[in-house]
Amino acid sequence: MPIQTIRAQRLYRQIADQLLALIRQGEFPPGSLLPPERDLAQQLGVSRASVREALIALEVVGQVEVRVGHGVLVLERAAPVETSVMHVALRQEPWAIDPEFESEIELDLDQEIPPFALLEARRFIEPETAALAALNASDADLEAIREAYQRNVEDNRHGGNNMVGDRLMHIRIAEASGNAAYAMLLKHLLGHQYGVMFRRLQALFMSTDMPRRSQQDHSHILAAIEARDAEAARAAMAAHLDHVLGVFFDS
Amino acid sequence: MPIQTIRAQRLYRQIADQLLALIRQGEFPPGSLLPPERDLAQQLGVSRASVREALIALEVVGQVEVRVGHGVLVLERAAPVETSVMHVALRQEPWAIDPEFESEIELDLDQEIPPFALLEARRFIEPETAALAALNASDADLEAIREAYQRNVEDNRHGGNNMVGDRLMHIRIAEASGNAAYAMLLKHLLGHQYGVMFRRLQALFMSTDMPRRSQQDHSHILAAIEARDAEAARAAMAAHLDHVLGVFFDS
DNA sequence: TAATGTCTAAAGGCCTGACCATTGGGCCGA
DNA sequence: TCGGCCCAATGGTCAGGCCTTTAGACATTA
Repeated sequence: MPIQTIRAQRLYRQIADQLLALIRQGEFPPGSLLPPERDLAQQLGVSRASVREALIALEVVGQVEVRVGHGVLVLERAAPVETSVMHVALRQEPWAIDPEFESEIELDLDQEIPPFALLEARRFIEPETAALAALNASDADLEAIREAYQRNVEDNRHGGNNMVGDRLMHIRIAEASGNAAYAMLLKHLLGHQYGVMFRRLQALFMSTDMPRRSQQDHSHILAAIEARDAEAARAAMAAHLDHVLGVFFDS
Repeated sequence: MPIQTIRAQRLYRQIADQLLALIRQGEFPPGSLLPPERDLAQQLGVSRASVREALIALEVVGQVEVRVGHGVLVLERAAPVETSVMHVALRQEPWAIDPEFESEIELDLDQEIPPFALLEARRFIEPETAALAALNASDADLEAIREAYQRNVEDNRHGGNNMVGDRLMHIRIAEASGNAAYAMLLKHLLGHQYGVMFRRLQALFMSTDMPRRSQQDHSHILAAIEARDAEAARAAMAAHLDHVLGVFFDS
């Protein structure tokens, strides 16, 4: 077990945390006034200056409002503040917090990802999204999935090879999971799925009966989700992606 | 014209605003140190206490990082459109290859994803990436993960709250999984994790010992990966994210 | 020579005590 | 009743002091 580094917490942080805890556990409900700075200082056994620093921290995050000559008002919930200081906070660039950081992480998201890696990731994630969709899909979600499935059927009937219906269905299922993050991830995975390498592979399987097999799989998935059977949906999606993996990489 | 309410801006805000302006116009570029508190106080004609209050405000919003015995470090913030590679990448729509396709799918990648959804997705994916990393990490990968861990330790030592080391470690682990798709997904998840809502939650709920707990978790994960113990790595990562979820959403 | 230990200036962390400015309620007189 | 005044309470700011940590210069040692 590695030794733990000592972390000398700055006082204002500790005070702010403690006040926050007290507020959250109802000791100082929103709308009420905190004790006077002087009292807080004495009760906490710190100087008034430190208490003030803590209060300013709480004020910046919008947890508290300081009223001169009156007291410190506890606010309902952190509300966006319009001061110039806060503006910066709201406009911040998630990744560009530290200049060193940019150079340390390979940010090129457009690098080509090997088809197998993409499918493997989908094989891991999508059974989960399907199961979640079975549990959480709204009626509108179900309708959207059905519509995508119909599109997929149409595509096949016309011999279309653009995979629009296919991709749409997978994305709709992810959206129906109730977790927006999964939907985003799926979009990225599918978006990357059409790089050069993937298209080359695609040419190979087009001669097979893959599209029909796929459609069959899709119908099973759809049925499981409509039946609200999470485990069946998970299994059906897993089987589907196993089929795809099998066609592409044989083995 | 309505009457102008005259509000004597509190001093720390004026100071913070002025410092912010100076940083913006390149007087104190990111990566540099602000003048010593005592000098600032003298130059601005205010007391050191007020300067300290302003610096704490800037620190809370992540504009600077105070390093004891060293100085006040200016961090990179708010360069919304110009510089960040990541920024551009996030605004691209990977799957917009087919114009027909584009109109049919909700393309808004930049929609804010609820913090809980992001963490939940990470909770599902990252144990897997950790397990894969334990199996597949090259020596170079291991070294990269160790380096990120060290960075995390450093961050904590300085009391920094930018989470750079933390994020770096999670990404490095995903990269070490041997599957580029996972690495890409992690980058997107973490990239989204610092939207407005998340920052707010973080400010409100992150207790002082959270970074420390996190670091402990990280050390366990690192140890498991180094030991090539996939199951231990999976469990350690799961436990870590459970802790994070607990801190943010339990109470 | 290279690692290790020591010293020290500079920087931030925190405290004390004082005084100023604003607020809001109570008192008093017209 | 009502307007004005007073004043205690509370936040705002300042000045100065002492302590701890940091990081580099310097000295020591293997």
